[in-house]
Amino acid sequence: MAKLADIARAAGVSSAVVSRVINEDRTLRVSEATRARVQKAIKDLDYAPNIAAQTLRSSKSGLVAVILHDVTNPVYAEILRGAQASAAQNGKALLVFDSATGAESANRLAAMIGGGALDGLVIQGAGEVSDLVLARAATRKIPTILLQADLDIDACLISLPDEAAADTATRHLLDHGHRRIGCLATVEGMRFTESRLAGYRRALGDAGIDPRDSPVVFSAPEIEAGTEACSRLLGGNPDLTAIVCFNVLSAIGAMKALGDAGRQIPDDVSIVAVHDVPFADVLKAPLTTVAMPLFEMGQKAIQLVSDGVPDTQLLAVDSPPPTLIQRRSVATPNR
Amino acid sequence: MAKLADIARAAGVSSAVVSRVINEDRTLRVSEATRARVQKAIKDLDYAPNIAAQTLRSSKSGLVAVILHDVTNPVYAEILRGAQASAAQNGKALLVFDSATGAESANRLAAMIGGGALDGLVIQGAGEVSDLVLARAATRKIPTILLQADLDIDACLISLPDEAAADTATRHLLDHGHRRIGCLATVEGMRFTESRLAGYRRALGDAGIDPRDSPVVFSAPEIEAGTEACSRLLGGNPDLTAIVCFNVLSAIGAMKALGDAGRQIPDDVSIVAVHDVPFADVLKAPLTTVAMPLFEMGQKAIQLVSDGVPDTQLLAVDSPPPTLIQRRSVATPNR
DNA sequence: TATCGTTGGTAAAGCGATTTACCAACATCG
DNA sequence: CGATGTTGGTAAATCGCTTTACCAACGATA
Repeated sequence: MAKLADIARAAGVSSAVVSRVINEDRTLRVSEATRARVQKAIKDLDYAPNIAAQTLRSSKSGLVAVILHDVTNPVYAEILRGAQASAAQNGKALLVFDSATGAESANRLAAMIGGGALDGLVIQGAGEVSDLVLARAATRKIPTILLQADLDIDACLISLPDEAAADTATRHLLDHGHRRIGCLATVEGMRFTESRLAGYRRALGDAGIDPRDSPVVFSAPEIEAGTEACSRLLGGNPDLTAIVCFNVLSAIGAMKALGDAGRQIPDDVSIVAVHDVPFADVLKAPLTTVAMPLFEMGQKAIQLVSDGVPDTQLLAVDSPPPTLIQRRSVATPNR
Repeated sequence: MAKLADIARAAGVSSAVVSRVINEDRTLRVSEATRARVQKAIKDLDYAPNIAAQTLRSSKSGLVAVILHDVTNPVYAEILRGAQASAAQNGKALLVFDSATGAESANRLAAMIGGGALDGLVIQGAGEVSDLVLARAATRKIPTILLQADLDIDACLISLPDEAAADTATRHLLDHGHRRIGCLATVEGMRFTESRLAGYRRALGDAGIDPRDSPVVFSAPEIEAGTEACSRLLGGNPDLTAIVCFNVLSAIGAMKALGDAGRQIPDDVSIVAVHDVPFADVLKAPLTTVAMPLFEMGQKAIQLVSDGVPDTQLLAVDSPPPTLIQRRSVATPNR
């Protein structure tokens, strides 16, 4: 394949000039005439700079790794979409890793980080990220962004309007007259879980309900886990008339559990879930959700690694704000 | 960061020896004593080879780009999961591009291909891939695998057991006594659409039904497109008692259309869809599907670019075979 | 006229790993 | 004893691009 030196020869200039033309270094001088000659040579020979050489020289690879808990999960996929969009604009490409894939994958990633192949690292997921990866990222000072995953490392954390979302969801149920509202939360101890819990409790408190009387169970953001957790919730509290789910997937799992228990949605139990999905209105009970700025979170993450991670350790993506999307999983309680 | 020369110095050997130790070149001679010294130095300095330098030298980057039509689509995401698994085992990392993301993204990809940064290219999607990308991949002789996307280029194409899947789906409806079975197909003219159509028609023919009497409409594999196409299908053929959908997402769209038209599933109209999704049984009507080896297709694709693309132009992933998953979207026709 | 700034360009030193060619030292063998 | 391998190791040339340092030519300025 044609290399820079070939272009230089074809255009009758030195390679330095070609480099300047390519990188559009406007501060450095190259006459219009030669610039045109060089550009013609580039076109003629279908030249493209060797990425490895550029990376070696500049220590900028244009690569950002994104670690997702599970690509198949539509909620996370939406984050990825946002990241894609932003990456395209910033001239970056995205390396995608599934944190569930296992050790080989983690080793490969660690090798890339150690080998200076990454301009940044975006981590989403609840914490099953290889220590080697984290350690390497820290020592090599790779700009790292955490998406909700509050790992205990020194990196910038982007959060969603978690409290507001849970508040909105809970308040919606309250407005329909519900008083016995259970909570199907996300993983216990995580920062965003705590925030949502705070929103849930605030809404309850404002309605004059003692949050301590309202049951909470925790669940991984997956369908099966949601089913299991919801059974637990129902088992201990058969008189609930409504459930706030902190994740759509666990809400979907909850729908199964409710079905198995012979409870109708929304007639027997109402449900509101955080995060929207495209197929929400074709579910067994068209699901009322609170949409979150996931796309924007993905965008922001790439933006940050591109522009340089700020000193601020905690950042929030709160636009657009969490918005309630009413479908038909909420009704007035009949008990 | 530590580089190879640093290790060499620390271990008191030349850099060539270090390189041999790292690459475990068993044919070349290095005494156990020095090998140990070198390995200790590597550990002590937390050394990792610079990827860019390796790539520059060897012209092997360990990177494979995967172009998906839309990451958010759970069907494609499943392919990605398979690719991930295989990539991890073959020491490769995956660059993921959304073909819907636009021109900047395509240009970036083209630059990477031209710049020798890719060991392979896997393309899924119906054809909206930049010509520049395709042209570059061809001239640079990048191993390219097509996943159903039958672009008109010289590359290896992997297909699914399309005919069998459509046959299975159709036969299931036939077995329940349906005779007026419409088809909500995928994009017209694509090879895999034709194969599925062949399966659909074969099953019909075997049951003594003239396929020409059975209506077919085409649709992109997306929810909205499915809704629109299904309305068309219904509009022209109000007496249909069942529909075979060539894609779950269009099937979900169809469920909306059916709902809007006041038809109950499965009481008024039965549905079977190709491809399974995790939330199929919590849909308005628990959806009977034919699961396809999508994960395996993703795996195979990476396997092929790793091991070298075979001369064979057409490959099929047919294990596990398409399997019918019965839920409750199919009933005996009542008319 | 001597000096200075500007314009347009060149040569060459890296970036870090791999690999080829080469070389001591030492054992083996006829 | 001289030829012939084998073992364990070194030096240096790449891979292709960027960037620093340097230079010639030319007009402007004092």
